[in-house]
Amino acid sequence: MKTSKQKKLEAAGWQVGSTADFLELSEAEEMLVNMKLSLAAEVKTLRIQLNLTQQDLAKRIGSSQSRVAKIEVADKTVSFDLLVRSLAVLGASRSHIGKIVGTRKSKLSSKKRLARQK
Amino acid sequence: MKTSKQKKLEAAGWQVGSTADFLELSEAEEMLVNMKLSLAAEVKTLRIQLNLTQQDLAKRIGSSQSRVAKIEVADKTVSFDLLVRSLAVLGASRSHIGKIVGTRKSKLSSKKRLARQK
DNA sequence: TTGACTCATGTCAGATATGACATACAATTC
DNA sequence: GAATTGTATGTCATATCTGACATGAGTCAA
Repeated sequence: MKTSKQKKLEAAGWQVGSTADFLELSEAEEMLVNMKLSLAAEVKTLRIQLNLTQQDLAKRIGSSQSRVAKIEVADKTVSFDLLVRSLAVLGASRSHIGKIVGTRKSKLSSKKRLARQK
Repeated sequence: MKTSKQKKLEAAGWQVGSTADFLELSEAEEMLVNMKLSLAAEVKTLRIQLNLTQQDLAKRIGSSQSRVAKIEVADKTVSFDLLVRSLAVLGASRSHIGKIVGTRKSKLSSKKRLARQK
C-alpha cells in the first residue's frame, strides 16, 4: 500500500525511493554514528567508574583489549550490537542504555564546557 | 586496575571472569534479544502507521522485502544496526528509539490485555 | 634506563550479517 | 478458482564484523 500522496508523486514521474531516499539514508546514517559515539563514550565512562582496564572488560565480554579500545572510540568496525552488549555487561540497565541512545550528546565536551564558564 | 573486592576474590582462588562472567553474558544476551524484539515490533508498527508495505520499506533502506520480513520478526540474522537504521528511516527520532530501547515490553500483547479487561 | 602497565591502531583468518532470489502461504478481488 | 497483493522463510555469494595478535606510544615506579 502507498499513500495517495506517494501515488500522485509517482504518477507525476517522480522516482520516489531514489534521490529523496538517499538523503533519508544519509540522515539516518548520521544519527546512527552519533548514537554509536554516545554509546562508546558511556562504555568508557562505566568501565572507568568500575575501575576496570580494557583488558578486564575484554575478558568480561569474551573479547580482546584491542577490540575494547576500538569499542571506546566507536571504530567503524564496531557494531551497535557490540556496544550495547558491552554496556549490558558493565551493568547498564535497559533504561540506562535507552537514555544514552535517546540523548544527543552536547557538542562541547565537559572539559571545554568548564573552561567556557570562566 | 581491579577493585579490592576482586583482588580478594581472586586471592581466595575464585576465577573471576569465567563462571560468573558466563552468567553475566547470558543476562546481557537475554536483554539484547528483548531489545531487538521491541525494536522489531516498533518497525512494524511505524511501517503500518505510514501505510507502507515491506517492499516499500525495503526500497527506503536499500534492502529487500524478505529482509524486512526478517527484521520485523527479529530474525537472528538481523543486527541491532539494521533495526535502528530501519527505525531511523521510518522517521523515528533518537529519543523515540531511546524510549523503545529503554522500555521493557509487557509480556501480554495489547490484544490479550483488552481481552483481560472484560 | 629498564621494566611493567595501559591504551591505540593495523592486520587477518574465520564468523556473522547482508541483499537478493526463489518460493510458499494467506487474504482479496475478479 | 485464478490472479493479485502482502508477508514469511530458506538459501547463497559476498560484505562486514569479530577475536586475536603484533606493535607503537605514553605513564610511572624501581
